[in-house]
Amino acid sequence: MSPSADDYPNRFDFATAQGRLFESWERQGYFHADETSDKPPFCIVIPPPNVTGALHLGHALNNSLQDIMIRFKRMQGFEALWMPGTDHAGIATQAVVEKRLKEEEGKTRHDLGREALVERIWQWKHQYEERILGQLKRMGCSCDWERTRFTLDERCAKAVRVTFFDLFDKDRIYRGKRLVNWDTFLQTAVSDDEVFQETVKGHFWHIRYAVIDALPGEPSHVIVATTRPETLLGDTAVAVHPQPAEALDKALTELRDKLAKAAAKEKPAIQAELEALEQRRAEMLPALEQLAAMARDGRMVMLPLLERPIPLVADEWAKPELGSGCVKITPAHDPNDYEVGKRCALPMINILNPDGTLNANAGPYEGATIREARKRVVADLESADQLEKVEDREIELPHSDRSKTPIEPFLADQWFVRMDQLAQSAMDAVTSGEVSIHPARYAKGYLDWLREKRDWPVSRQLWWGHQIPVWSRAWHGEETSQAAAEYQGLRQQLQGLDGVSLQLETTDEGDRATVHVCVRDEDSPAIELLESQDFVRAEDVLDTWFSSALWPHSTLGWPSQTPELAKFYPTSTLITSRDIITLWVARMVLMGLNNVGQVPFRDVFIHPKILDGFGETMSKSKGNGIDPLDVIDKFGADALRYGMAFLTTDTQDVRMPVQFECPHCEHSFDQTKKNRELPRIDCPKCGKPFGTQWARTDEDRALERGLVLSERFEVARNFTNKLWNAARFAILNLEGYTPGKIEVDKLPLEDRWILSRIASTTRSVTEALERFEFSEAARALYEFAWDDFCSFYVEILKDRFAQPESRVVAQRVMAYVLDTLLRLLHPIKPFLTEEIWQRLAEWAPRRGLDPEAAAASVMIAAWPTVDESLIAADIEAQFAKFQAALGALREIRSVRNIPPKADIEFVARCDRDTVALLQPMEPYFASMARATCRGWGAEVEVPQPNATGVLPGIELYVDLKDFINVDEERERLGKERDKHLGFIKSKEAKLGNESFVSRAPADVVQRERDQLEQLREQLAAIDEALAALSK
RNA sequence: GGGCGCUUAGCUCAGUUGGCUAGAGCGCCGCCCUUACAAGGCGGAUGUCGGGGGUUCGAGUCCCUCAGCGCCCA
Repeated sequence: MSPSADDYPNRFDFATAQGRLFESWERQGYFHADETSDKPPFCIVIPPPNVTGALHLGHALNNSLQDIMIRFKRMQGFEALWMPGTDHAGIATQAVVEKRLKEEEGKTRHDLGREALVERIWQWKHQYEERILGQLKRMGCSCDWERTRFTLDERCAKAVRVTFFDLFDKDRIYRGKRLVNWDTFLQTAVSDDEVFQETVKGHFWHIRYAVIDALPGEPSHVIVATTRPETLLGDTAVAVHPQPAEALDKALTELRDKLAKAAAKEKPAIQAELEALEQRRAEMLPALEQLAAMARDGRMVMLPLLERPIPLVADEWAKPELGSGCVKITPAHDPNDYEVGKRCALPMINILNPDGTLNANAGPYEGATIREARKRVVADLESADQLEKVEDREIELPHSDRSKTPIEPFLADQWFVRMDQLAQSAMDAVTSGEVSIHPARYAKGYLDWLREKRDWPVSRQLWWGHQIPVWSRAWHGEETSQAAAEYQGLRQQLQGLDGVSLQLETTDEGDRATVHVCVRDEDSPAIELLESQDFVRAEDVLDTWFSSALWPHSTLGWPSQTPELAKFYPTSTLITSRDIITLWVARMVLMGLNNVGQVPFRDVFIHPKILDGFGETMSKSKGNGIDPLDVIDKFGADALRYGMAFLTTDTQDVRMPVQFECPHCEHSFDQTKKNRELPRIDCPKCGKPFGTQWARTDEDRALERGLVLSERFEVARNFTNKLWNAARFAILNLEGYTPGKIEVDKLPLEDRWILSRIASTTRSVTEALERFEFSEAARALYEFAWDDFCSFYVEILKDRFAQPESRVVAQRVMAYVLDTLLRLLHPIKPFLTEEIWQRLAEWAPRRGLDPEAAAASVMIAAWPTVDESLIAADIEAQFAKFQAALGALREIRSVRNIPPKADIEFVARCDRDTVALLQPMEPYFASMARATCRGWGAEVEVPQPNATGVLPGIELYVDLKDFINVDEERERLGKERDKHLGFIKSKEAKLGNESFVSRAPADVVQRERDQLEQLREQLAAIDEALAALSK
């Protein structure tokens, strides 16, 4: 039997191969890592994707790189574990489910209740988890699917509870007041990174506050300005600057400096600003000084509407260079005012209910929404004649990213993790080198962030997440003093119970005391005891990052001392994107150190971000996002992966212009900022309409969807196909293959060359992957496979296979090279390489320099090692001469318009060594350039007329008697002459420079001299050829 | 305001410790359906390496400065 082209289509059918091969890997158990293995461990934990939605191209990049690394290490002989899973993503997931509930059923979460809502979210989770894991599998990800985890599953929940308890017990968790970003729609605090700023049109209200018992010469009132007049209900002071003169002078000095440094076009504006400020100083300073004195004197002003006396305080937050110089202070509803409130020991009056309506502290405004309250406050101020004026103004207003509603700063009880020691441990891990971050520049941001050691607010007012395991009871007012006794009593009762820890929290004002009891185990008898004594469990859940921070050890079974944990912790490498270095990476390090006593991983690789053609981040909401499944459908998973590896350089983010593809005619055209927002698009080529992700109407939805793609994957798809066809050629020529030892010394030049090239490619690919240089690895493989293997070696083999005496050895070398190439490519292109591997095994099951049986799958084959003895610079230099000569002949053919099917004859003038080198290549000059050599050596007879190709050490004369055109040849040689003259001139200038010759290293100078001599010889040959033409 | 990147061919990007005439893919031009591959082959054109200054025998590469773009932090 012989290999048949019928079984071998000339395009790689990735669509059918992918599913089949993935299933076979799964069936063989190749994905599973054995914790009892003797092999050294290599472990990656997946950055768990949010179950909020499907994976996008950023995930495709992230996971391609992880799979490349894990397959590489698996082949290198490590027990390789890639731990998969997903993240419950607390607020994000709850928000999408709540939004849908509202849209589809018009209900809020309170209509459903906690249990029912959580049940709904679980359903959502199941649906998206399946989708996400399916996407990963279609990409070819070789995760250990049996171990798939979820941050909210039982094992992770246990880890979370044990961790929380441990930190609570060590007094590293406490409850305290904090001004949070309150989302009044979702009724939860959101973190700073879930807030975006948006400029909206608003007003600036100037309000008069009467001075109480103003002395003669003192103002009767002060004026404060605000964009949020309703907050005055929570005002507890008015602030003025303690030293207005100094502050103004400082501002003036800064402006003068700025003016001196400013560019000419900016000067007038600064000058005007400066003059205004100088005038202000002259006119207002005495009044400001007086106010500062009044504040020092403890004077009071009257809060309008509520008629509450509040103090005038001196604080630097009041800016004498702005407005009236006075500012109202609402500590419970403004971050800056909160700081002032702490500095000046002011009461903090919360006027808001969690739902955004005003509470009892707002007096007559209780129950009103913020909007209504603002209207009424303004109207009441107006009728009381306490409104000085109103200005229009643009305001930077924080909005919740989740609900898109304005954020209200809100003073609330929150649980915090004390960061001082934990942060320090995470800093030490990186500065000591125990954890290395690549590229190294990202370590700076990590360290800067940790250095601030800001306590971590971990509670979220949500229902979806790990509920905080703390039961509390508070004593208020006169009962407050009982709390200490109750605390002691409870401590007695709980004594002897394991996993119970108590804290007593008292307020500064002494008007409230709370006993908190943290219970570690879900089934602890303490819970019943506590609840019988009116202790109530905290409703809040933990920040999602709290559970993700445990991911590297919780997934391995911690707190149980499992064999997995022993084998694979610390894990090896974490691959993630830069936006979560602080939120996630830093927290994993400190939690790993706290819980296990060891860092969670040794290396962190930060990969680039993918932007669209306009430099904007891709997102579904902009319409410029690419679905990895579209790419897989169109180009194949291998192309997706190769494309991702190819663009992963460590210097910068990557732009990827986005195209639409018409589903009717496959015409593709650029996505623009305009057309990416359309629900339907008419194809500019065939004119037929197609739908987009925005299709909403029934009519639009009925249209076929257009794919959203990037042509940047075409390179990768073409490369895949090129390899497929090279392998196709190789395998179709394996008839009669017999395994046998390859004696390298006896091989012809081309075999020695390809062996040298594959050996050095093995070295570069291995080194590149070890250093996370994915692009470099992809590039080295591309260049070897396409430029060396396909363009030269395969072409040469065509002749070798045709000759019975050279066929056997050629087959063996080819089988070896293809085998090695498949292994090197496998991590990046798993499907293609496996498909070819299986086919190669049918005809060449034993192969290699010293043949042995090939592995059953390339996935478990050994990673090639570098055979240094095969790397031969002299062989490569010799082969390069052949390539140059071949190139010169091809160029002459092309430039002189010699018909492609016409044979040509030439002579080569060169020394004896070069003859020995090139003469054996005669068949390849014939097969690759249709050129026959009629003479070799120093004494050849040059045909006339001819076309001359001049190379270092070789002159080629192509017989042109059948293709005569003297003028064309003269013109061509004239250009060559000019080029050589240019080079010679620059070399002469360089070597004529005395300081170059004396100061540059000797080998550099010698190289220049050699090249100059070479160029002069070539010029002489060109001149000779020109002279012959003139005869 | 502080920090980190980036600016190289029409487009997207490489370019090690400074050292041959600055590269690749796509696109473009010419020829070719040559039995692995037209998703291909052969050949070709294309650059003030963002501007300016400096260090050096020598700068895309190192330093300073200006301009523009992006991200992060406040």
